[in-house]
Amino acid sequence: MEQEQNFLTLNDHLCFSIYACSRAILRLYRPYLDELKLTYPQYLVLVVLWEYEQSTVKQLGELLELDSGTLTPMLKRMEAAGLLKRSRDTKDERVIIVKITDEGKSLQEKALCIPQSLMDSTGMTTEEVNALNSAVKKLSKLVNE
Amino acid sequence: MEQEQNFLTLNDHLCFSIYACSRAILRLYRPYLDELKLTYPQYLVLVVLWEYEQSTVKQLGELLELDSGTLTPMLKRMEAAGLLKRSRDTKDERVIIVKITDEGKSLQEKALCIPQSLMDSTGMTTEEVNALNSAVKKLSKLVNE
DNA sequence: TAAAATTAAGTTGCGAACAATTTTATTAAA
DNA sequence: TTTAATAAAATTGTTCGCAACTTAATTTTA
Repeated sequence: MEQEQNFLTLNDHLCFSIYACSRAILRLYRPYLDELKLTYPQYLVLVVLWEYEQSTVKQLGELLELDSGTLTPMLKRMEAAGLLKRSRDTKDERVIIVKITDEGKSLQEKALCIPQSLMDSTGMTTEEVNALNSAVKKLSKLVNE
Repeated sequence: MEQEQNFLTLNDHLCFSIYACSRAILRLYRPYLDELKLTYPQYLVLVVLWEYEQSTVKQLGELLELDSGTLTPMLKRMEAAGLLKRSRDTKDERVIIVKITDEGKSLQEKALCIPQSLMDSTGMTTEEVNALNSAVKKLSKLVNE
């Protein structure tokens, strides 16, 4: 008896939908990010720092699911741009404390248009966005074991 | 009267959920992709070529939403790995025809485990996967105008 | 048909993303 | 307390992803 292969086409691939959607949102955000001279992952670092004021490389890595190989050079660029300050924790010299500057804080209001552009572009209600957000988070959680 | 700011935290950001989920799926796929000596976007190129046998750089770009700046070097690496052949279209010398090799075809069955790993890891039914796939595609479509 | 516009790939340059490794600091164990 | 193990960042190297630009071929239009 023949084995049914069930090869998936590109459009059957949930992974591709998510990967393409992520990049589509970045394209939508780009003009707003350009205006603020930010990249998308830099914007995410600021979202964390607007909430917590300061953090460590390790904590940023846990929140954003990025490692020091990605964060270290990015944080150096953001420091050079005046958005944050990096300093050693005197209690534990292995740790780098990342603290937002006034200049970094000043971008928070200007950045409101970024997530708003996604709402505007999709016309989704807050409830619809939250429902999809929950579904995607649930998937992530399962994938992360 | 005060203006309510409603700054979003990281977890409220649908864009972040999708971006993080996309990378979580890549982490899940990595061991299977490593086994086949493929990167994720290379796998996607093969998914297209398994379906269509051959394509052009332009068509691959439309299907995968990638530009020639990404595709040209990637396709050259895949050609060097023996997975596909690149040749000029004699009818229009601007066009590059990308055709899968027998070696590239031989990976199709071995790659079945890749999308399967996502099903296994999430325990989602085909119906649940399809529903989420549709929701994400709908979002992408809206974002792409 | 000659010039202008358009199109398809390719090139260059930069910033992620991440694996693998190294460096330095702290903690645990012998 | 010296050594071993662990931990946090940093470094190195490869591959995307994409903006901006270039090259070469084709099509349009003047």
